Amino acid sequence: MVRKQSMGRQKIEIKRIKDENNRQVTFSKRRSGLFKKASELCTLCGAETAIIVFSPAGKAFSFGHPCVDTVVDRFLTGSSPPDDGTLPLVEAHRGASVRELNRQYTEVSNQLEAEKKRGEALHQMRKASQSRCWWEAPIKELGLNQLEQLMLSMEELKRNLAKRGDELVIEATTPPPPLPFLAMNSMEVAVDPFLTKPTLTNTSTFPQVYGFGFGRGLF
Amino acid sequence: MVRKQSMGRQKIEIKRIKDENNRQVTFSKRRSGLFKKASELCTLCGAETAIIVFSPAGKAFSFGHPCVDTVVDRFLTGSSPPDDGTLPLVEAHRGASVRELNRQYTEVSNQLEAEKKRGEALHQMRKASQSRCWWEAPIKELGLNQLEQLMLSMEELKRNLAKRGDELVIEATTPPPPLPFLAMNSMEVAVDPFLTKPTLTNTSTFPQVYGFGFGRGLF
DNA sequence: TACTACTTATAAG
DNA sequence: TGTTATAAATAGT
Repeated sequence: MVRKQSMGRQKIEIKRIKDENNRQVTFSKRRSGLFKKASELCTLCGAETAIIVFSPAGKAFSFGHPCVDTVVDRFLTGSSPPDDGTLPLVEAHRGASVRELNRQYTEVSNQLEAEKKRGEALHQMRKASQSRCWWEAPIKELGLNQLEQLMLSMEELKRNLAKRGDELVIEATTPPPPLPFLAMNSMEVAVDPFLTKPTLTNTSTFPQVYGFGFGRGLF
Repeated sequence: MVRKQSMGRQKIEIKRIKDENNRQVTFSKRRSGLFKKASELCTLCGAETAIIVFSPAGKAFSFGHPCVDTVVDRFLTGSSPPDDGTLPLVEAHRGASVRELNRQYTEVSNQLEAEKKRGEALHQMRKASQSRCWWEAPIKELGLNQLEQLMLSMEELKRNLAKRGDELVIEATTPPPPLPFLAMNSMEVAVDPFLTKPTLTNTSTFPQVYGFGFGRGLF
């Protein structure tokens, strides 16, 4: 009588397998079995299934029908209570959906883009505005040419101011005509002495900050 | 000889079960079996597992150890390829991870906040700057008092300009001392009250995406 | 749901 | 990996 080739399948206790090698083998076999069962369940019953398994080593395995993403997303998205309460193993997902999160992200991302643009525009505006207000710049940084121009502009500005002063005095006694001061609007340009390029060779180390000819400040 | 009580288990083809009732019964039985197998796999091998199953009726069932969201999240977060390629049904998740998406959302959200604040600051700055640069306003809109102020400022500015002009002439002949013109810095009027960045107290109120607290799937 | 006879999964080698 | 004996799952009742 030949001795049995194998003890056959032995009953095992469902508890952590101590032997690492045995555990790894069992993991592989049972994972395959699990995925096969899942596959059969899907085929037989038309179910949709996703399985994610992390090996003790931390490696991820997954099964999905039609695919993991689809099922997981549907699960995360769904708001219906999937738990019938009969099985403690069955649990419902009631949290927020990935799709919704995605949507929110896109929305906020777009907003950020817009804000960045706005901020940049304002920033440029400010720079331009600052540059235009050459009088705000430290005078000591100005070169001789610029100073000369500036002086000329100042003189003109002062003349205009004086003129305006006179007009105001007149206004105080007589009602103002509809638009008598249109010519004064030239003052709105804030006469920039550097708009006209200096004829002299400006070889000074004057920073280019004031060199641009910003037409209108902004807007 | 007694007739067999039952035909016993019969082999079945793995294809969709036509009979709806039978399909439902099979679904329940096999789903239980699947979850049990998963449970054993976790216990025996120390694996982490999540299973999501949608019944043909669209009802969701899930198993998870330690819990579904933990495993799913870990899976979605991980960048490693989980697919070993042995099963066509096994698919790797290649989409964005929830955690990463979450993180990005928070980041972008914070940035948006910051940008909004920055934009607002710039906006305020601009308004302030505009009102501060009274010389940019049309002179005809100035009142008498303002004109007087303006005149005074102009005088001072002019004096400064002249001074600077003298200094430049001197500079042209003698090497400039280290910092002789500090007093001139008073002309750097452009004191920007908004240059100090607003401290962003952005404790993001981002909603906790995974709000469900099903403790542990089982065990 | 529970049973039973069978198929299937798998522990051990 | 493949084999075998047995445990476990399950189709049909």
